[in-house]
Amino acid sequence: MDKHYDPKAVESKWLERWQEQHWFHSDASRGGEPYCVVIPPPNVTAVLHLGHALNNVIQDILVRWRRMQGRNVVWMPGTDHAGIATQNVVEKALAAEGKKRHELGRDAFVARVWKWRDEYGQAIIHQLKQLGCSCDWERERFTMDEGLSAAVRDVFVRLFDQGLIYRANYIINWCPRCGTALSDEESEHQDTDGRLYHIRYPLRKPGPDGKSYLVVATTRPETLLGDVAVAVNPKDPRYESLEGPVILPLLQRELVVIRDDYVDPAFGTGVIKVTPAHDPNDFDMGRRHQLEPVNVMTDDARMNEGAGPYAGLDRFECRKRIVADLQEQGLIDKIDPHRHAVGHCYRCDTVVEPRLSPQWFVKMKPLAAPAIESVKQGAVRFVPARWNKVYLEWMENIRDWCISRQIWWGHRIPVFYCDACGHVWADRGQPVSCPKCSAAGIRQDEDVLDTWFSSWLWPFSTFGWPKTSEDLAFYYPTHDLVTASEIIFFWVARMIMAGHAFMGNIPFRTVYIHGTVRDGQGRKMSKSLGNGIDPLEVIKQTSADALRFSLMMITATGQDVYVSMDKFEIGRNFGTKLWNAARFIQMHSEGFDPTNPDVLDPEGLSSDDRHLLARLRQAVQTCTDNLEQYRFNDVAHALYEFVWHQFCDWYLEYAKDILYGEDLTRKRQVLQIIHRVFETSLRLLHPLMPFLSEELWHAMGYGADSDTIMTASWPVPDGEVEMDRMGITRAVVDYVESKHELVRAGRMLKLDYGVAASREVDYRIKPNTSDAAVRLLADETSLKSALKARSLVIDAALQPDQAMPSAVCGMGTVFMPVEDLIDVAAELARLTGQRGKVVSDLERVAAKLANVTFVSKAPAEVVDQQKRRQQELLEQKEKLDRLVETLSKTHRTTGA
RNA sequence: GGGCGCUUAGCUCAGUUUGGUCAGAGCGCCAGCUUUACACGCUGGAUGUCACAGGUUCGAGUCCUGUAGCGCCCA
Repeated sequence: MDKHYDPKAVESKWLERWQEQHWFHSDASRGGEPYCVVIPPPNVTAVLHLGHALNNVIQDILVRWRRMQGRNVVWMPGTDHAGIATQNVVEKALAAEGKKRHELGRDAFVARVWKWRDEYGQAIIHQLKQLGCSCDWERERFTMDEGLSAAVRDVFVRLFDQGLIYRANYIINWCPRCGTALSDEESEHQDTDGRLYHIRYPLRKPGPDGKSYLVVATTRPETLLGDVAVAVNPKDPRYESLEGPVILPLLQRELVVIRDDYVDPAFGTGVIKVTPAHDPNDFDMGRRHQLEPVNVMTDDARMNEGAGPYAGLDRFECRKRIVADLQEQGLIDKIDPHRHAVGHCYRCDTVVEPRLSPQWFVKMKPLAAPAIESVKQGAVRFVPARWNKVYLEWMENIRDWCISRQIWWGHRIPVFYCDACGHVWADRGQPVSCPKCSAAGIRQDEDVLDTWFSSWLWPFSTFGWPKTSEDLAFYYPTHDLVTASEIIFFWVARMIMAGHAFMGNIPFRTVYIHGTVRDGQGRKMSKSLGNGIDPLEVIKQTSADALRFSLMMITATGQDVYVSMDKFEIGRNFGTKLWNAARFIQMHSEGFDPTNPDVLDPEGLSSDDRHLLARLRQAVQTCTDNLEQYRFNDVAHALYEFVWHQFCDWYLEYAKDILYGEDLTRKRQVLQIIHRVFETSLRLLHPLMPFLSEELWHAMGYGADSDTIMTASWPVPDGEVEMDRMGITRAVVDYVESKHELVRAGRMLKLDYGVAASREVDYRIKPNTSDAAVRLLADETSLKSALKARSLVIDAALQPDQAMPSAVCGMGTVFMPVEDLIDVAAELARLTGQRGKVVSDLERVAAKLANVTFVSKAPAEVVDQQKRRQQELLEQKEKLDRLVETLSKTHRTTGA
């Protein structure tokens, strides 16, 4: 093995080999227990960022883990056409060439978008592969490929024929820049500093307060041109006797007065203008009162002919003019600053304009009912569980889904109109004549469908639905869906509905919601801020394994994660550590066959051997438990702690003497343990660090060339019988932990007394119990090494006659006689400090035990525990007292 | 306006489900090490009225109520 790890070479090697061997591929014919994940298809708008990396690494961890458990695994990959977003980026690219899409025409433009999608689709797939994602690449899908398009048409026709899709002239969110309708979810509310204009609307007859006008408060004065009424709350006593008509300023139109519960008497003056064509609430009110809407805007948010003298003005320009004109006429009462939520296009951030227009909708209530039930009953569950509530809240207040978009990139709505007889129908194919009157003059709807209308079918359309297949039957419902919270309404909820509606079953069992990746200052990564980190750049600078492991180390379940470039050093360093450990092991393994299945002979196992094996067992258990609970950072931490600290820091250091020594039997035994532990560790690490684990697994000779760690079995903790056989007990583990404490204390003595760590000194240990004495004596040699001791005396009857540096530990006291160096005053201060801690602990325990209610009410177990603790502390205190006493005598003698 | 999350060591965060050796990790910092796998390393170390105020309890980062600040979602 090279002295330095070269991840680039290693990662590209395995990438190639894994794919060559089709190890990511599976199908139903292989049988067994299925495990299926569908990828949240990335948009083909751009390359992937770190958020995608997090999302896909989590999926890959689950997928690799389940594959090692022997499940029949398919991870379905693919990309999403992202209608508005992709159309936008291509339009921008065209703009850079000075072209507009209408100049190109629909077909040429769509062809251009396909080119874009081919390029970015490939780049995305390349990125996923570089990350090590073990997707079943042979199944790659795209939301607009033939099969998925057929699924979309099929679903549309079904819902249309069931009457669940309808066309209506309705107020929707309109993006004037994109020139299309948006669903409610695509309009993002942002708090904006605006103004509340108080405008005087003249009255024919004097109002209840004797004034000749009403004051109407609005944030959007330009829409008054479309007013058809003013409204007050029917219970508002101030306006009980109010009678119309009211005169609309500027246009002098007569407006009726309506009374509606929607009006909040506390808002403004309690009178609001009603503009059904330009406000969703007003639209509802207008319908309740049979008012005819007046549309005063065009589709690019300019004023139309209905706006009279203002026609042709941009909406914001118009607002200024209207306010100026009103002011001139003395009709502005006041203008207050006002903070309110304003809808913005989620793709281009333009202020959304509520617009009355004919659109296609899906009736959601009937679809929602079974989807609500499945989450309530736990058939589908969110992790972390708090998202269940978010989902249910939205589902229970669900509104109809506006699915038509006035763009070109997407699935064209399969609705046809007959010019001859006026027949309107939905069709799976491309009809040439009207099925009703046979006329040839038919035309297809110009609009396309919301992108999510194809994404919501993803868990089954990707398996060829509406065609039936063995694979679909085998892998559906899928198992885990991994995504971010932003997309619960857009996608997750709709998939659950679609699953019920079209497959008669849930689409997946568990939805794992992870956090958002942010930069070091907690800002969302965005192109405009330029704070994004390209995963490929991270891979270039460290490695894919480092990227994966680091992300898992720093990402708590379901929490947002702050990432900066230096965070990836965690994984890089850990990878290097593993590499070097492997080199070290290999260096000592000459002539040793690591694949030799010799059962480990328990005869002669040391405490350290047993302790390590116990910790390994614990690591296996912890990793498995945490994977089951989607607690990936706990998995990463457990592995880091076990491999680095338990295995490398303690055990390999301990093993050095034996490996460099002459006792070949013992050496063989230690090597067996090392390889057993290292091999198991690599398997545990594989889901997180697929490349390095595979490389080392082969480099160490754990598998044949034709093998892969990918399908090596996931470790299972040793059973009780095996533990007994090897003499692994709680007592051994506790002993080694205490021994470590003792070693640390001994090393600290050197440091505290300025003795170079490399200098060999004499140590003496006085164990507390005879059991400890026996165990420590058995470990004398390794203790000497660990302490770098010239000599070591272990004696329970030890009675130091002279003062010397010492430390009191749980298992005993360690002394360091250093004749020439002792600074009695310093040692006294140190011991007094240590004693202080013990005394304060003791006081706390004593206070507890002195509390009658504690002793009577707390469980006996807890009380016993406190008593034992008190006993321990008392013993420590006595020892410290004696040491201080001895020292003080010396102090007096030497000091005099 | 409604809902949710967060507030623990200089920084980033675990720990709160099931109250009692839980006060932790990584990074950073300090001291000392070219110790024969690794300086992307080794050996040690320091640092916290667990946001604030009440309450429940023998006992509260941990449960309850309220307050403040930050963030997100929905109107």
